[in-house]
Amino acid sequence: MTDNTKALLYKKITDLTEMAQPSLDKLFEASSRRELSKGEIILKQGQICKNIVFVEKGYLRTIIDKDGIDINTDFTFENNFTTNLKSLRSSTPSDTTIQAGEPAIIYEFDKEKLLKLYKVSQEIESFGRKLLEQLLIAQEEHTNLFKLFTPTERYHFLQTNKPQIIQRISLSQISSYLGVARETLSRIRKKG
Amino acid sequence: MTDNTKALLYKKITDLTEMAQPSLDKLFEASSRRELSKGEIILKQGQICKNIVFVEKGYLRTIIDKDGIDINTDFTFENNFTTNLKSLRSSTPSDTTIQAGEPAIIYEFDKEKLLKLYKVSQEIESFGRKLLEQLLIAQEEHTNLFKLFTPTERYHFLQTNKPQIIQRISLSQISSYLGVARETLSRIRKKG
DNA sequence: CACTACCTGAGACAAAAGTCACAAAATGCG
DNA sequence: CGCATTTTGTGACTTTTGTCTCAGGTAGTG
Repeated sequence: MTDNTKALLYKKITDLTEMAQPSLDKLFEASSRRELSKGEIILKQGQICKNIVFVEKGYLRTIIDKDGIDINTDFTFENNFTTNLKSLRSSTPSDTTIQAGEPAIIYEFDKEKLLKLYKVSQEIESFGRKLLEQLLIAQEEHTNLFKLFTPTERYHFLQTNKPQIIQRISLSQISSYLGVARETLSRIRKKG
Repeated sequence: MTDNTKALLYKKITDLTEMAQPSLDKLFEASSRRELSKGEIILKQGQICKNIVFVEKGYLRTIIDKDGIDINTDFTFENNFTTNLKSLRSSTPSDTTIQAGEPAIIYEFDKEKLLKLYKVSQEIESFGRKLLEQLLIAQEEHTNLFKLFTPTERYHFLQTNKPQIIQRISLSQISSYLGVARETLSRIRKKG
């Protein structure tokens, strides 16, 4: 497990929690590398989610089909994890689809393998807990965007706090992520 | 630990994860019971959050001060946990205030004690992880409310999925929770 | 019961956002 | 490069929501 391509993943894990080499090795063994072409789907609405995904390169979009149109609920860039936790946890059909927004390289962590590792290794379960903490904090922040800010303020928030979204995602997709019509976001952008 | 008043808490924990009696005892020892009068504050914006709270009776409201007015970001009813995870985790000033919306009985779990228990007991760390999973799933659902639904639809969602909020929370407070003006929610309610 | 503080309902108007239609620009591909 | 496809910008109009204001209602308190 001295795979150079896992550099980001390695750093992510060790930044999150202290972990001795044997646990690290086990954790890496639960994952498998995968290359995605643009638009490729790794989880389809209705399917049961079976893994947690780390993005090494490119980005993933999480979308919900609402009356035939795609609503972007999340974007996962390099050096971040994503999944559909609800589906993963309870083995129920996913209400989201996850697909590559660009050609991407990801590592998929198999749920069953992870659950076994949680039982065997305290360090790995600790990693799981801390990862969830991080995801939950990000999610809370995102929810509050909608309660505290107007659409214009939300866009400006992205500009200063999530520049990657502005730079790499199309206006149409950002608009559904912000919960406004495409035209509205176009006008917001025009004003500055 | 055969304290009858902890009945809900006991059930909550054992529903979430299997836990042998010694771990349960340790976990209970990390908590302390507290009675709150209506309006009493347990975490103030700017303070550092030091515990996770379980609501045994009554409810808590989580609020953010935005330009001098209170925005309700969350309500925690009986049989649920809450905290400000961001502040708890990184010992930074909380951006939220948590106060009792009714006379309440809560159990506060001390952060430092919990962290120690996590290291000692795999069962307790597992409980922590599963609790976070549950909180994250709820949070995701809540965020999607704003991306997928109009204000009217959001209110109807609460009616069918979170009736407690409709029944126990005032219209003014629900309105900021849904990100709309008080008058708008009043009109929505009027239409049915 | 009377007083206060708070909450809700309602009207009038202003502001913002959504919708529809179409033009312009950018992108991808042979 | 030229063509087709997708994305973005813009205007006109409709609908929704916000803001301001005030009246009526409710709950709690002494």
